[in-house]
Amino acid sequence: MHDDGTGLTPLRGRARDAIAAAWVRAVAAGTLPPAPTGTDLPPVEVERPANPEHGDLATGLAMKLARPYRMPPLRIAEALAAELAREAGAPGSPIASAAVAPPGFLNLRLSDAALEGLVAGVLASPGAWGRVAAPTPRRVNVEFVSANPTGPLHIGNARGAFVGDLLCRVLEAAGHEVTREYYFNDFGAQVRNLGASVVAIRRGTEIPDDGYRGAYVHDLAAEIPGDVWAAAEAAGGDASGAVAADDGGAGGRDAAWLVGAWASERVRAGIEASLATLGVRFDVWKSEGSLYREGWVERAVARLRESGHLFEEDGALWFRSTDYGDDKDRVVRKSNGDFTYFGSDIGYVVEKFGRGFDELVYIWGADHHGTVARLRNAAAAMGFDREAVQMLLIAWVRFVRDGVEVSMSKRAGEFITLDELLAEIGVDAARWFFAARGHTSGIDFDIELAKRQSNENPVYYVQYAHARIASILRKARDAGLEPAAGVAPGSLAAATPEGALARALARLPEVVEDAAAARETQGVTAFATDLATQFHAFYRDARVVDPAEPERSRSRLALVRATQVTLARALGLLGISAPASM
RNA sequence: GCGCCCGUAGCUCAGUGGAUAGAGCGUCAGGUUGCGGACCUGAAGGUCGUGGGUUCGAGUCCCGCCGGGCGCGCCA
Repeated sequence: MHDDGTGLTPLRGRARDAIAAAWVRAVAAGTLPPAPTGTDLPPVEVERPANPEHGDLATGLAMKLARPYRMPPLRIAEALAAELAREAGAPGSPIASAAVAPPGFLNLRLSDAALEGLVAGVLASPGAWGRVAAPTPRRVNVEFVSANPTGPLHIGNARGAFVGDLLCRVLEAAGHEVTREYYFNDFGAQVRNLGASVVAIRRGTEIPDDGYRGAYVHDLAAEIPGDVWAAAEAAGGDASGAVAADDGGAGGRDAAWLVGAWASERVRAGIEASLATLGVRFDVWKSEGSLYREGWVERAVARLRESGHLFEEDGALWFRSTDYGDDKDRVVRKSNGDFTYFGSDIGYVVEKFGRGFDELVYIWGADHHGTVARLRNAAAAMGFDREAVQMLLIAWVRFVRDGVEVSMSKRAGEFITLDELLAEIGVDAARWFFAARGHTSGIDFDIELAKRQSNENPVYYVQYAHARIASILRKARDAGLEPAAGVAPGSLAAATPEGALARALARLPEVVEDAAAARETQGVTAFATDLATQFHAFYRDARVVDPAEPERSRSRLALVRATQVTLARALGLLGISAPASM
């Protein structure tokens, strides 16, 4: 990674390159020995020291080289520092100085020119700031939510929706091509079950024991279009009795089936609308039925058979998942001829890779962890790269209202819908809440507490900084002052308010890289909070709009404007609005 | 029983093997005649569940134990 001339190249990457080059030169100069053969050498890693006195960037490379080189780490660090010092200050070098510190750290200072160039780059191309070029761009399919359309989304679905969308935004910013995908069951027993419930209500008969009961089911019953109902009545069928548990959707097209098909599509459209209010939109809505109609399941079965990992037993068709370390084999097609969910899933894998994706990401609830191994194993058995099939298991949110757990059951009709949650706490606060937490930790979400504390959500702190900057820029314009194209040379010294703010905002691309690599977004919220804090501190210490000092004002306005752009980009990564006033 | 995840400040949670473990909220004490007080400064508050191990270095990696969640169907 060398500077591309826009000024937007991540400084951390440039520093990494400079250290790697210094290493090569030190070997050439003889101050470091050639790499020992047969030893794995550590990669060059650069971090931001927690203590600013240690510099802007640091590497522990010398300590990691001590063993293979059989040299004291301080001596290695000194050899690297000497090479870095040789080119420090040269045009184009991001490094101003390098210092060693026990037990072997190599601490770096960024050059003024690199920081100044970066601020100018942000102002010149704000739309490109925060987008990084992936070393190997990938086409990624991210499948998430995928709740069956048998009822409205409830707040238990919220976390997956937000985590999935956040991941997509981060992957896109990191240079990957992302498709957002929603997979839904459109013909199985549950859809039929929904239909039976709606039919029962319409007829005034009793709802089946395992039917659906929420208010929305009654709404559906009242809204059945005339032609659908006429067809259902003509088809007949006993919809009041229990649906055969293992019917698997293979039953006839009776009233329950016909009404269920209509109702589930109606519910699906409602889900799509709810997700849109969250700022979550999907590129592809994929129905399970289409995987069969288009032959993908049969193709998957054929691939497994060719690879020799399929067998028949007790009249069923099995995938020998134990060949890949699973603890048991898995049924693909039941003895009654119906495929299992697993059968649909492997067909879907073939279909997705057929569309040219490099990676398939699944965002599942934690209760699905038992199905991870079998699907990855099947992908491997079908000749795909097991590593290209990845599952993110989202830990449960335990919803609580004033200390009492709120149960979520679609069939019992007991749940808080997503729409209700958002009406209570707002999309921006909800997005921040989930973005700031790792997806593997369980969360207690007290709705009353969230309502009470929504004004104290850090999201408003960040938005406030953005709005405050907008106000400053308005005030400056009224005073006849516009931001300069960049900051004044020499104005970003480390110990100054300007220097601290510039160093904070410069991290954005690194934050994007790290978030995409880790598939986590907490780094983005932490970054946004830190940048807002740095801005408020700067605002306290440095007067921005001062008609008596127009040049200094224009320089500071440039830095403030770059900060605003960075805050807006970070909020955009989170799908959160960046208001000009609030 | 086996498998996966979790255990960090009073609460909710961060913490790519690095230097003195952080943030928000809560508690306590302060600050603005200069551009938005939804702001700022400071204080108190921690055996990182526990015991070993690896490492120059462990909240982070490995093993055991304790506690909690989830899963272990020809269900969906």
